[in-house]
Amino acid sequence: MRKTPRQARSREMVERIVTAGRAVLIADGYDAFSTNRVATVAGVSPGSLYQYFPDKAAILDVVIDRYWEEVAERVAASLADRIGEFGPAMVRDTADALLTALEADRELLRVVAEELPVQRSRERRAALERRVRELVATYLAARPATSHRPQAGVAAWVVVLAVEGLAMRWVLDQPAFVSREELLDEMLALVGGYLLA
Amino acid sequence: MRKTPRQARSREMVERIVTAGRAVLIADGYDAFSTNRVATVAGVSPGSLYQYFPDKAAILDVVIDRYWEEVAERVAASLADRIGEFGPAMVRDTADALLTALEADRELLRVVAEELPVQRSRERRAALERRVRELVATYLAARPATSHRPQAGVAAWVVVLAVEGLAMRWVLDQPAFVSREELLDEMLALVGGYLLA
DNA sequence: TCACGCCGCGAGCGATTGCTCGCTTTCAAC
DNA sequence: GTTGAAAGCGAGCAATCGCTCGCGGCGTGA
Repeated sequence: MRKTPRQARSREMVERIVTAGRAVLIADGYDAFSTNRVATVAGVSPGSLYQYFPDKAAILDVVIDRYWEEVAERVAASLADRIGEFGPAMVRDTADALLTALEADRELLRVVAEELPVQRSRERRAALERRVRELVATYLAARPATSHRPQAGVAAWVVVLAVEGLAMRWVLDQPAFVSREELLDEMLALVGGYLLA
Repeated sequence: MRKTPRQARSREMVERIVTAGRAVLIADGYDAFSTNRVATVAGVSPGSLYQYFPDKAAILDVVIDRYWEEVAERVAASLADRIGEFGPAMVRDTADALLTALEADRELLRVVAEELPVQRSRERRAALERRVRELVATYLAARPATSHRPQAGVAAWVVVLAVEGLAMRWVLDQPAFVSREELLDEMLALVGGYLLA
């Protein structure tokens, strides 16, 4: 950030710019994400925009950061709530939380996952994965009975990646032959079968 | 294609352009993928380039199509060879073939998977997935003993997605805590445990 | 109320990019 | 050898985009 907004109106302006950035991404895709367009949609002049954002990427960063932060928050909260629980119910609930979080902003997920030059988005998403992976790894290490896999870290990597991949693709592609409940059943079978194999 | 090259030299030129496009993508990333740059690297004038390619995207399409076609060819071939076989060995061999195919051009995979506005790439990758998924589905349907999952189509979707996701991420991220052999073991446990859960 | 600093404006600069067009060179059929 | 088509060239057009800068309006403390 080039300058911190001090008065109320400038704080609102920064907010409007971020919202407009998100709107442009959803409505017209990344190609249309030009600084002038974002400024127009925000009802703001390009000059004003550049008083608070050093460059175009900075706007994008805020939009992306907010998105993944929201998803991470929901999943981590659900996982943390159930860290004392045991077995299949916990897996199902967490997967459900992830699905819900991804479904909440499907249009933005589409742009973020399929259209963006994802350097920045990757970092954020990797952070989310690491966060969840560590929770899963400590959980597995603490309860050997839940897993026959020798290395908790590796098992956590596999589980998180598989579940995340399935969730994202299901939300984005909406395959007609798998309902939401079926998907959760399949995830449960996948994770359970793997850990106890 | 705007015009079909008739003489040998023009066919060579088209070839040089595609090769240059791939080289630019790998060396400098998608941002540097400008028509003038590709033409320069190919040792060709922009005008010549536009005699055979209608626009910039067309060059990119050929590069991407060739890449996924190569991967699909290898995996499908390996799978088709082992369609008569049975059980774990087949899974392992196919996953191995996928890994090898992805490793063969890791730099291009990185650009294609992480940096490209992937509309076109997605279609191609989806085609590869569909191809493999159908092979897996018919295999599962024909041999009920290998799977306790009630719906072969759903099971194929889950298996292909999970294995592909793990393979891509492993090749791209090269996580230090999972060796290639370990990865194949984990994939086997994942698929085997799921199908027989 | 005055004055200073925060705020906001928007025309437009400088650079880049995708692509064209008029021209020359090379090839192949007769 | 002649000729017409195919191939190739490259300066540069038109448009876009990220970003700046000089100027005026507004809020706030004294």
